[in-house]
Amino acid sequence: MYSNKDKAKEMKDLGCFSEVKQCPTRYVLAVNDTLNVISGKWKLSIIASLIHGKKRFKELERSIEGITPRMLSKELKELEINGVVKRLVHNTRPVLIEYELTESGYRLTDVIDAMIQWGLAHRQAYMSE
Amino acid sequence: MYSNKDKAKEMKDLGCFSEVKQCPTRYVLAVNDTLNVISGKWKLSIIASLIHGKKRFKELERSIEGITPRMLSKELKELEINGVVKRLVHNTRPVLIEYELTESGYRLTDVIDAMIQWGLAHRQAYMSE
DNA sequence: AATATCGATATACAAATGTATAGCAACAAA
DNA sequence: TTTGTTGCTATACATTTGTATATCGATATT
Repeated sequence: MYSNKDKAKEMKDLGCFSEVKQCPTRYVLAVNDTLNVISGKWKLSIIASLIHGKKRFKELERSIEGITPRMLSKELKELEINGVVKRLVHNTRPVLIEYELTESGYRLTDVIDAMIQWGLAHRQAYMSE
Repeated sequence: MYSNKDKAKEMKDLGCFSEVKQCPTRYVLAVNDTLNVISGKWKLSIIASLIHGKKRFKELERSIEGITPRMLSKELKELEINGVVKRLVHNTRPVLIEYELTESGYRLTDVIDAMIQWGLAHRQAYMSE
């Protein structure tokens, strides 16, 4: 399937991950940051739900099937702390609260797209074994 | 920082994630596959350690600081089941066992590179708030 | 014959993560 | 005035994930 020579050849063309030995800590920290941000049962669902625009708490709760308010609250808080989601408190009566992706949050689509691509290719490879 | 118009404009240029409403299940499954494969405290360390070639159990154990044989065994098993790692049993006396990334496993570098890029950019954005 | 290495597994426990269910203060609508 | 919505929080529990430590059979080394 794959010779060791092919692998060695390919390594040269890979991105920065292959250089992990040259510049470890910065990259390892970066990967872990990303993994921490998207790990959690509901994180990606929340991000996906906010991709198309601001949403209120109850809107999110309704749009994400099966989530409990406790988990929604908890995950939103983590996403906010991690700088992926912004919590907007409107100065109205009663107060209206909206959640929105930050610029960084939007950029996560790059990671998610890579994950989709890998996932699709892997399913094919995996199934046709 | 970001207007809604800018966002709308950008959405058109995004990858498939932005089309999640058009083709949900396939993509959602693909993302979850990927997340499941890389989630776990030691998975990425193991993959990183195997990127430069085959390794034996004890070699991995030594190269990954802090891992216990139990976790190494468990995570390797999961990676194997998920088609990311191959377990090679050599027909020698005594048996020599090596672990190696599959083709899919190697391709994970695309995802990991995206994670590194996002992580680095996010650190910058996050710090300079 | 005693000791070490390989490739793990067994048992017990601790911590993190997620679920289920109920409730609550502030307002608004009927 | 009762009923409903919003945006949560509290409590209790179950499940998953990870740690610590010891051990084991097969083989090699001294």
